[in-house]
Parts: sequence; C-alpha cells; structure tokens
Amino acid sequence: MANLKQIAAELSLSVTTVSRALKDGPEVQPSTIARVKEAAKRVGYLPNHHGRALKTGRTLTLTAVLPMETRDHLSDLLKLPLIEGMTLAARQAGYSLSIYSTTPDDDPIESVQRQLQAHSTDGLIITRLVSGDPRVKLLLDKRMPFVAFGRTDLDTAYPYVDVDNEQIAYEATRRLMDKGCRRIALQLLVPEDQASAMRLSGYGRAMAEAGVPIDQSLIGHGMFTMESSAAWFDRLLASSDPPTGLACANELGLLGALHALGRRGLAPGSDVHIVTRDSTRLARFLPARIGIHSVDMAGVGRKLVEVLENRIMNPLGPVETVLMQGRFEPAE
Amino acid sequence: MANLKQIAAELSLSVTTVSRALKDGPEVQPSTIARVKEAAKRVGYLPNHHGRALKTGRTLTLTAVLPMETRDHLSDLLKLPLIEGMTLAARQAGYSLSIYSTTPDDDPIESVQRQLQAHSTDGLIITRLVSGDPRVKLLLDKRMPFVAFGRTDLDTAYPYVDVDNEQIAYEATRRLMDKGCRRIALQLLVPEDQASAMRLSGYGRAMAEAGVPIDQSLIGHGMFTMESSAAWFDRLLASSDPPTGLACANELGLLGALHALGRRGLAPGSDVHIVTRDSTRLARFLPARIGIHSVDMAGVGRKLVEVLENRIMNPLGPVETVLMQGRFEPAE
DNA sequence: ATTTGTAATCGTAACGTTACGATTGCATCT
DNA sequence: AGATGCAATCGTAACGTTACGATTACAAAT
Repeated sequence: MANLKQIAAELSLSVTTVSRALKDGPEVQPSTIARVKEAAKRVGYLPNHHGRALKTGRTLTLTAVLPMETRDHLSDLLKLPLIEGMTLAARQAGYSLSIYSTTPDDDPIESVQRQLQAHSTDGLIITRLVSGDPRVKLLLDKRMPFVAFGRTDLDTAYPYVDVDNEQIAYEATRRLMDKGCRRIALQLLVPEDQASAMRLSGYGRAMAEAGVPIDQSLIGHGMFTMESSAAWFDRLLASSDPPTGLACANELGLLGALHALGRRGLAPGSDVHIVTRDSTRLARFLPARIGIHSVDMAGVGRKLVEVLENRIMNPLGPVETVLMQGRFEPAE
Repeated sequence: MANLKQIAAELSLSVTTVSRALKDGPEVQPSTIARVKEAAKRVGYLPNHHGRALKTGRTLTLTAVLPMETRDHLSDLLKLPLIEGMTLAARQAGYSLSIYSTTPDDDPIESVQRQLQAHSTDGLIITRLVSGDPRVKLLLDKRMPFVAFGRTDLDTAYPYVDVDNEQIAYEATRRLMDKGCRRIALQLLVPEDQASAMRLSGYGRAMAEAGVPIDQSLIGHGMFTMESSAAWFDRLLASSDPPTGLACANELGLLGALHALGRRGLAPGSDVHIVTRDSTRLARFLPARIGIHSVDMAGVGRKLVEVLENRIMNPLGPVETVLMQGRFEPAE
C-alpha cells in the first residue's frame, strides 16, 4: 500500500515535504508540488485515515444514533430518506457516516457515552429527544459537536433541525375545516413527545381561531402502529357522535384508520375527510382520497449534516437551529 | 482523555503491561490484571480506535454500499430492516457499520475502489449485483473481504447471502393455483435482474407442474413504481381475457395493483387473487384480502455481517453462501 | 568578509496502540 | 556457589501522519 514514505523515497524528498506538497503548502516549490502529485497519482496514493486521525484528532467520521423499532419496520419508514440525505451530504463534505442503531432495550445515554469516549467520531447526530434529554447536557459538557433531530424543553441553546409540526398541524386542521369538518380527530404519539405536543398546539390554534371547542375524546395517543390506530379509530367511528375529519400522525396511522373505515364500509373523502403526513410517497398512491402534506426528510438529513459540519468547523460559533416546513399537495 | 499511558503512570506499570492486562494476557499476574481493569473502569478508559487501527491494520469498521432511489423512497423500503440487521449485528461483533450511499449517477465501481484504497474498512457489503459484476472480480483480486447481497452469473465462487426467489415464486404461484387461478400475472423488475430471473423460473416451474402454458402477455417487466404497476395491471384488467391471479414483485407493485383494481371497483380476494411479498408488514394491514409471504430482511442483514465477519477472520476459509427462505402466512 | 534574509527542504517527535525481544527477581537444580 | 528455569514485567520500535523547529544554500546587505 502506497504511503508518504514510499513517495518520498522515490523522489528523494523528505516525508514532510511530500506531505506538504500534497496539500499545496506554500513552503514547497511549485515544480516539486507537481512532481509529488504526479507520483502520488501514479502509485495510487490515498492518505491513511488512521494515521491522520491519530495525529490530528479528527476522524472524518460522523455518527448517527438511530433508534430502531425492531418489531415494526414500517414505523421507521421516514428514516430511509433521512439516512439517504445524511449519508450523501456527509460524503459530499468528505465525511463518512456511521450508523449506530439502538434497540428499545438499549440505554440511550450509554450509546452516547460510548461514542464520546472511543474518539471514533467527529460529531454526533441524535434523534428522538426526550424531555430534559440528558444526552444534550452531556454532549455540551464534553464539548462534543452534535446536532439533534428534534427539540426538547431545555433552557440551554443547542443546535437542532426540526420539522415545524405546529404549523403543519395548524394547516392540516384548517384544511379539514375548509371541507366542512368540525369534529376533527387527531392522532398523536405520546404526550411527552415534543412533536406530538407541537401538533396538538397547532391543532388547538386552528380550532380556537374557528371557535370550535376541543373535545378531548377525539385526541388519540399512542398511535405508533397500524393496529393501535385501527382500534382507536374504530372506537371513534362507533361512538354516538363520530368524527368527520381526521389528521393522521403518519403513514402508519393512516393505514390503520383506512383499515377501520374499510371494515365499516365507509369511504375516505366523503364520509370522513382525512389529512396525513407523507414522507415516503405512500399515501398518494393509495386508492383513497386523502389530503397530503409532505416533509422532505432527505432535506432534513442534509440539513442535519450541514449544521453538524458547521459546528465541527466552528465550535464556538452561533448555535444554528433550523425549522423545516411541510409542503401541502394542492387540494383535491 | 484516558489512555494507556495514564493508567500505566498511575499504577506504576509499563504501558505494555497495561495493554496486555486489558486483554487478559497470560503473561500478566491475575492480581495486576484486576488492578488494571479497576483503574481502566475508574478513569473511563476506552481504547483509541485509530491508534489500534494504525498498529494492527484492522479498522473494526464494515462498510455497506447501498444504492438509493433518490426519487422514490418507498422502493427502498426493505433496506430499513436490512440496515437494522446489519448495524445491530455489526455492533454485537464489535464493529461499527458505515453506510456508503450511492445515487443512480454514481459509478458503482468507483465507490468500491475508493473504499479499497482508503484503508478505512475491514470489509465491504455490496448489493444490487449486475451480470458479471466487475466489483466482485476487483474485490477478490485485491483480497478485500466482502459479501454480496444477491447472486450473479460468475464462474468464480464468492460469498453471498440471497433470498431464494425461485422457491418463493414457486410457492406463490402454487398458492394462487390452489385458489383456482389459471391465468396468473407476474410482476418482475428487469429481465437482467437475477432476482427477477429466479422468480420467473419458479413461476414457470409451478405452471409447468400444473400443465398450464405460459402466456407472455401476463408477465410484466419494469414494476419499479406504483405508477408503472398500476398502469400495467390496468391494461391487463381491460384485456379480453383478464388475469384471475397476480403475484406482486413487492409492496409497491401491490399498492399499484390495488390502485388499478380500486378504480374498476374490483376487490382483491374475490375478483382477483393476489399474493405479495411483504418485508415491512405493510401488506398485512391493508384493508384487502391478500396472500402474504415475508422475508426476514433484518435476518438477511445479520447474516451478511456474519458471513463477512467469518471472511475477515478466515480469509482463506471456505466460501460461505446462504439462501434465505420466505415464510408464508397461513392461508386465509 | 561577515552578517542578515529568504526560500526550500529536512529531521525529529508525537498521536495511542501493539509486537517482540530483553530484563528482572526469585526459586530450584547441579 | 553457580547455573538454570520460570514468571512477571519492561523498553523500544513501529504503524502513517502532521506540527514545529531546525538546517541548508544562496543572494543581498553591511
């Protein structure tokens, strides 16, 4: 394998000069730079990652910590465009991206600890923040560059990229009202989930603007799976005053609700109006009339890497935060 | 940051002894090993990846080269359980897994070249093999440990993990025949695709066994997207002798076909029988009666890492090949 | 003739780890 | 007493890179 020493020997130069020439050091004669570069190309030289990392302390690796739903891969659907965006952006910036999957059994803070101490990464991308997330404090404390996908309730500033769930839920609710819906059901994950809280807030804002009181029985929590969504929506449909509109949490929630509708012989778009988020283009090819808003998850992935890169380059710079907007499909 | 030197200084030992003690070297006194391990735990020592990699030449990193469909993330659906399986298995084996995404514009062989020369990985996982794939030759030639997801037509042996598409297609076709279908439509990707060729072969075997001649007009190619699947199946349904059974290529093909059926007011399970593959648990929650067979993609991912690891540990050992079977849901 | 300045290049050390051969201390054997 | 064997530990070098302070050669200034 070609290394600096070999090139140096071949050209009767020192390793130092070769090293400098390859990065266009101003101390090296232009003609020497040319000779060195020619030789490097000829012998197929590529810098040894680990030699460099050991010396400089920079690894040129970013790590994304991703919790995986080991039982149900569909609920992780939106991770795919996210991974695509992250890996491609990382590559373009000269980094490689390592994925650290965690299962529900893993201790989330331990995974971060491990990354921190192994000196094996230049920066971390963390997701699925919880209230007062200890990882944020830990990473800020240890001065490890990181960026979060999602926000949480901390008084300290930290870099994040998030989806503007409040605005999206607001617009979704408004859209259902435009169809004439007043009894609008809302799917959420868990109350502690920041995204869910934001969605609830946007929903509440739209309802308040229209002067419609909020009926707590229409708010569904725990809509993680198609099963839970189907069961919940089935109960709602069976009630004495069933909803006429539904804002789904994600594609899974949508599929579950469609399941419940289908069993009762009801059709989306006439009996019940539905709006859903669609990060994967799934919803728009279902044989059903559904309102769709999409979030560019690959764009989120690219943005995460971009923010993280800035953080690495300029650790003391301003804390960047990004809110991604959703895009609504034109009304049917 | 804690390193061997610090621990050595603290315990008045040499760096060598500490290093050996941490890996239970037989030359070190048991009591010393205990002292060293205690100190290591206390100061939070974790070995520096790059120091070790530089010295040993092993990086403890595996790289998966994954082509991404940048336009349509749904067609990449099954990659998610694959990624999960790979990353978790890699972690368990002490490796970290790096994802190298490629776009349709990328030169596939260049991506491999780059990985090869940067000394940054211990082994490669390649996917989406093409006929006479040059990457396989290159990697065998350079003695870089690798494993392929999928087979191709090469006369040299190489390690791979693949899904037994022939058998799965055979069983799917048999199942449709059990429902009384004789005109059975089959979705394929491209003729050059090995998986498609295998599926066609299994389909043909089942048809031949039943003495049903194959009607080429029922074989659909290019079923990559929901759109193409919907358009193709719509044409078939409009023909004078429409199919009564359909074997879908994947969840996307299924959704497209359901779209076409829905537009004509036809129902799966009565007018037309459908069997599909479901790697993501999507199909089984659609409001439709569909025959389902699933392939454990997370298992494929784990198997890939396992085979690759064996290859790294024992480069001259026998070439491992694995065929994963599908699992059919009990008949409706 | 000596000093100063400058451009080009060099030598050494260090990052943290491991491999390998050397060294120590001590008990046992001739 | 001296030699031998063994267990435990040590010292040094090396992996490939880069940072930093020399060193050289030569021209220009004193």
